[in-house]
Amino acid sequence: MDVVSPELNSLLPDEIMDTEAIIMDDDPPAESPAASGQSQPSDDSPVPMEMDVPAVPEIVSLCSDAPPTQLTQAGTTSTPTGSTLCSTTSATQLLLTSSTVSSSSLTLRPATASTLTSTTPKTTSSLSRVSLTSGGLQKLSAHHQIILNKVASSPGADTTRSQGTTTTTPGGQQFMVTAIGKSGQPIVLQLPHTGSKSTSVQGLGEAKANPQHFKVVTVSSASQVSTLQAQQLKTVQIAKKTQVSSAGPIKFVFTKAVNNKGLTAQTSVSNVITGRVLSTSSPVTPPRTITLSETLGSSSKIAISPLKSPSKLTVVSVASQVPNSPQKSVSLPLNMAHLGHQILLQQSTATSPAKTMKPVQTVTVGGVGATQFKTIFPLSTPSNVQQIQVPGSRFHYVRLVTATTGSSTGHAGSPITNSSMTAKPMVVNTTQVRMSVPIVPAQTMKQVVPKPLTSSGQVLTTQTQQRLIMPATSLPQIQPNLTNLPPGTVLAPAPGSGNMGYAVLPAQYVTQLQQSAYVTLASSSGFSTPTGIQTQARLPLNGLSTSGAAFRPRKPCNCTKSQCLKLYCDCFANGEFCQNCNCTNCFNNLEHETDRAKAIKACLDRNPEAFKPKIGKGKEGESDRRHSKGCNCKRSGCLKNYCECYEAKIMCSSTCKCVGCKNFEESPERKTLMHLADAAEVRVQQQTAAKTKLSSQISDLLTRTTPAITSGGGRMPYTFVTKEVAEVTCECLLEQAEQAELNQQPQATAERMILEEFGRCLMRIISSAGKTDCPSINC
DNA sequence: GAGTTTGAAACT
DNA sequence: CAGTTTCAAACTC
Repeated sequence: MDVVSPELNSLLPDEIMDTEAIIMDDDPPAESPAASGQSQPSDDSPVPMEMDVPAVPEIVSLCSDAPPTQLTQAGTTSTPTGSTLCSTTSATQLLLTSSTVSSSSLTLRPATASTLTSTTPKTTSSLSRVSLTSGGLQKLSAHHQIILNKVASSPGADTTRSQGTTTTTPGGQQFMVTAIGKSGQPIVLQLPHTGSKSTSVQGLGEAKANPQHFKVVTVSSASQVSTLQAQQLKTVQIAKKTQVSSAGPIKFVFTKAVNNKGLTAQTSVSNVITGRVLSTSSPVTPPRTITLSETLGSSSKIAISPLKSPSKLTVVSVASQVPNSPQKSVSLPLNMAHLGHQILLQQSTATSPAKTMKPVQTVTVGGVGATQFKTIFPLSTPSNVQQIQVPGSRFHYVRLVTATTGSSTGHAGSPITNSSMTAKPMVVNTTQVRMSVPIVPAQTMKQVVPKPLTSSGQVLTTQTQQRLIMPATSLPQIQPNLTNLPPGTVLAPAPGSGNMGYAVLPAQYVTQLQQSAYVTLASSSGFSTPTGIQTQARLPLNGLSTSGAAFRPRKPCNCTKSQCLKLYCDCFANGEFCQNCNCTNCFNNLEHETDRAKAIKACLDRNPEAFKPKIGKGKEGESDRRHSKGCNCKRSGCLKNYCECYEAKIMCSSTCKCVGCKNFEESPERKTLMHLADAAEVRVQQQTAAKTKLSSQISDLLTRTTPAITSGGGRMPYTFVTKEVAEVTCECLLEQAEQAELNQQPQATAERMILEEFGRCLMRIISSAGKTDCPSINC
């Protein structure tokens, strides 16, 4: 049977289909042609993903009774104590990619078909503009396609509730229910199953376990349904082999513990959605519970965690349940971006780059192959990126808003109704997703550690000073490095990397792109238009976006031998392209994206922290800012800019290995230097002020004397007051004085006579200035 | 502006 | 991991 109806297919990105294909390894060819075109190698070797051990005790709890579950995300295996990974007949792979800030809870409870119960997943809160809130759970039967919609809360809509509807098709057929809706208006989408093509359909009693596919698709809905601007799809795909021995309903509980720290209004610690019990085809299957716990805490990172970065991607591979496990309860911490989004831009349609794209978040569970994790937020139109200026924040934000056109997607305008729910039919793509991406001013990274911004729930930043441009090599290749991506990193087509490449652009570059009102998204499917950005993006001046130049200056580099592909180059190290630099043989640009990607990868291979900010927060009780590695100065005494600590205006710490360090709090040399520096700064300021004032005065003077200059045929006024003129004038004045004296005039009268004569003299001078070069004055 | 110094990055 | 080399910025003249 068709796993996905044509309508839904149009909604699903290629990656989903690809994942599907991977999951159904033993299944007939994937029904989606797009899947075949995917370049995502499913058998990639485990990708080293940066993972932080979740603070939550239990992490993964998906067990399968099948053969080894391939956990492609190696990091995910580092589950905390208590987590269990079990292999089942079919590896269940859970790939949870979330860039949402929101807290979300999902509950999946497969139950026996007969006992299908309707549950209303409750989303207690959604913390972010793009929230994972709610999901209606749906389906389950033996071979089961589940489409779960999550409702993304629009900004301000912190609490979103959607009701999912569980519909069971007769005979345990594939079942899809998608709840789409905005806050308070859950929309359930039910996809008709064609019933025959499903590769996952297998006899329940087969010795070989049947993979169950639970596809959860979340379509976020904007608060404004009428204006379809964006869509967000979340797909959870769970491939699970049905255990013959297993009896009873299988309960999936997706629990997302939300760490609202740093977020706005939401303060709930955890949001748990009570999942509905979905019946499986096997009535005898004992109830099983798989709980996926999603923790947004800072400590629970699984992937893409650039140093408390607002952007995180979570990839989790989870195996299916262990057979005969009466009750398995597992918590899977999902590292959702607690403050922001990792954004990968991708063409939604391989063949039509200009086609409107939908932001998609993919959550995949199941599959034998390597985990294909993707968080894709395709941008389609030039207006996708909106610059956001946050008062008081030094960050640069980009709001990604996908504009959806009615004709862009096949599902557009196709109302999807819920057969069993009261949800209103709603156009799927009346969704709006807004994502705020903080852009870190690279120049200030060394100087100041930005404080977390907790303004509105819409825009959140961390103190992360991530800076990186990721390579344009194949996505799997760079996946391990995605953990170091700076906030707002965007995948874009790599002009020089062929059609398979991604060019991960620094967020600031996105801003640059938006200046030119053009963003081209690459697709891993190989149909990208490699020259999109390159040819159309108007790059602003070096490191200066046209709008952010004022607060984001950066010095041009002067690299000569490094091709600007080494960390020697500040541009490269800051994750920026060289623009208006003085470098020679520069490869730090889109034209050499392939080389650049390799260089980035090499850097990250050498040091995974290479692109992370060196100046970060110190330990408890220590200074807020400290050098992560510490300096290694020998001769400078750490009192020159050679020293990175000094350059960053921070004290050397215990991590430093410097010799003869004088860069400590009580250092007299340092104090003297600081005083001198302060004094010098004051002098500079004074001089600047004086120059400004003088310049202003001169300008004013020139303005006022302009008539005199012009009247004199270009001669300055003083040139008319020659010595002779002065003498004559004086004689005239003396003559008046004598006259007054002779006439015995009072002193006041004498003074008045003299002044009047002086006035006449001046008038004569002025009048004669315009007539002759040598004015004559006669009393 | 040329040359020197310096320390991080890269390399072995 | 330590020693060496390379590199570009900082600094000096």
